[in-house]
Amino acid sequence: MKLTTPEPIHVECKRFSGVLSLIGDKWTVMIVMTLTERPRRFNDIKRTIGGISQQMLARTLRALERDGMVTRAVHPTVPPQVEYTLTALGRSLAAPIRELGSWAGAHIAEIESNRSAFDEVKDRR
Amino acid sequence: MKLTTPEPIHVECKRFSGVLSLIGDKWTVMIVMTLTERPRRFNDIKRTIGGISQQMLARTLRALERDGMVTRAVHPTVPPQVEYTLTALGRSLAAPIRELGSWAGAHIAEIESNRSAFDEVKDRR
DNA sequence: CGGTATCCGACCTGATACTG
DNA sequence: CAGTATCAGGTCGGATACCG
Repeated sequence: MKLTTPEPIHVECKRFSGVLSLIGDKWTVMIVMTLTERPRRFNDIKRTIGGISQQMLARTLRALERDGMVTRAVHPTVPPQVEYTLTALGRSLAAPIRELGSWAGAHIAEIESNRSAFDEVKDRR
Repeated sequence: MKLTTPEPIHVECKRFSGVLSLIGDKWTVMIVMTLTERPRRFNDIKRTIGGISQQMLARTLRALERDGMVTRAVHPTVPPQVEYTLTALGRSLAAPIRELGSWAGAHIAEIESNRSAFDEVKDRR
């Protein structure tokens, strides 16, 4: 069994596609990072993030639950309380996401500058 | 100046959104990773990746060029050759992406197992 | 409070055809 | 070879209304 993968770069990339579609949507990452602090209830998440519709929050949370990234605990009180907690798997995702986040922080200004420059040249034609 | 960011977690997360939509689409990451090996020409990229339409490749490359992630060099030969090269910015993105990729490799099996289990329970109802 | 159901518009993506 | 233009389908995401 080979330890160094001579695997072509594009084959390795295919593996990313699934994960990227996993976290590539608009809300997943924000929800995961929000739950990194502590478990939260539905509307708590909603308020914390802000701008997310009830439906998209419910949908995204269900997807995360399906993937085993969060657990859903229903407390049969009145009114009902549902608490979402990050699993070990979910917490482990936070690290690479933060890497990406720090990359973003370091380069977002440069990217936006590039965009402006590019668009300006385009407009001039 | 504070070194430890007391920044609320959700504020920090907003910054990610832009970057994630940057790399969150279906092809960007695969193109970047393909160009990590070496500069390539249009159809070279197309063949290497496989399954991408001509339009999506052109579109995604244009977006990457706009962001300053790749440079586009036209050699005025017949037939024309256009070579795409990763910039320093583009290369710097490869690192966090690989982090995400290794996370994917380490956990994809678990995730798929979780999904199967979740779906099976759902079907039984 | 914590959802689900329904509808709708916007965008993403691909197929195809055409151009320099 | 390296695109652009056009069209069509599917998915994403939001608004609204309703339910337990």
